[in-house]
Amino acid sequence: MERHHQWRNRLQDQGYRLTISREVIIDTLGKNTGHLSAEDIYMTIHGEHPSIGLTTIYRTLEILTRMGITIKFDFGDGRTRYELSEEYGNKKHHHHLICTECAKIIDYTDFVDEELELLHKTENELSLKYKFKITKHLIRFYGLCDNCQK
Amino acid sequence: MERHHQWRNRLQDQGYRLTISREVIIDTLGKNTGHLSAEDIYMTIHGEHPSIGLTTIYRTLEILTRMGITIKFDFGDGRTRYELSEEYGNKKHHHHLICTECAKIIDYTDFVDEELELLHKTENELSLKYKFKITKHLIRFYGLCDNCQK
DNA sequence: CTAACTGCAAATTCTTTGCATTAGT
DNA sequence: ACTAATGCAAAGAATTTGCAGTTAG
Repeated sequence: MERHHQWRNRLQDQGYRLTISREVIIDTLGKNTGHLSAEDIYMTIHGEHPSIGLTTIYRTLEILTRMGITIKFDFGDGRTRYELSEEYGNKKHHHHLICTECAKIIDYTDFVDEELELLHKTENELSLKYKFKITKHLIRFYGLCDNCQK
Repeated sequence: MERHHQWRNRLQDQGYRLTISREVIIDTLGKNTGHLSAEDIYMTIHGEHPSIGLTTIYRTLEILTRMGITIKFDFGDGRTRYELSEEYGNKKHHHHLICTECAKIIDYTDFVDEELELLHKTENELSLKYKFKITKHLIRFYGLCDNCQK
């Protein structure tokens, strides 16, 4: 079954419709490096689809996030960024390396396995101790990228 | 040397003055559980010090953060939260467990040593590979707290 | 056809800034 | 005294909401 229908079904399951805007937005998230803000998406598609407004992008991202298709990130630069979740995107599990100077974000997959092993062990123990049902972890490094060190 | 003078000196070193507002704000951060937003602080002190405005709180927090006395956190609820840094606060190194339902935040110190060991190892290797000068790490779990699971 | 979706403008929310006044040192 | 700090009101920036017109199924 082709992509178009996959998305349509998935949305319809929740009572939503697959519109041009939504398809374009999902597409954009899939094609780009990720970590796009609502405005990034707007800029990216505005040439081809001038009729899609920022509001629609915000509303779509909210739905997609609610459905688990996208994940919200806040990297500390004042705008929310989105990427397709592991299940729907074309990237494997990764964590982030963020430059505090230029806001550049690097996805790294190195050591993720080791990190995950520890995270899961920790998750289990914390779940028990604090009666928390843990659903998500976050691991991230901040620093200065190659360029900004100069 | 008493606290008052410690803070005064520290601020004066940077050309700042120790004012009532600043003392009260630092105090509030020290006494409370941490993770206070600017408005939380405002609410907390407004009874005793009705003349201290929100603006001053924002401005003070900015200075304190620049001086490394406080640390900014974004837990995803749309407001920036602050806590005294390890050096100045009365808490040891901890990480956070955040309820996605009620926004409750638990500080945990369990396993932090093991986490740190892995983080440092990872930091070293990532620094090399990506030529990043890593200055800060973040590790955090999200989930549902005891109450919100019901 | 009918409910979901949309753009636009206006409203919200958090945070920052300009400016005249007040207060540390 | 001299300059930093402050409160207030206004400005900003990102996001959300109300509403009347549009479109998917």
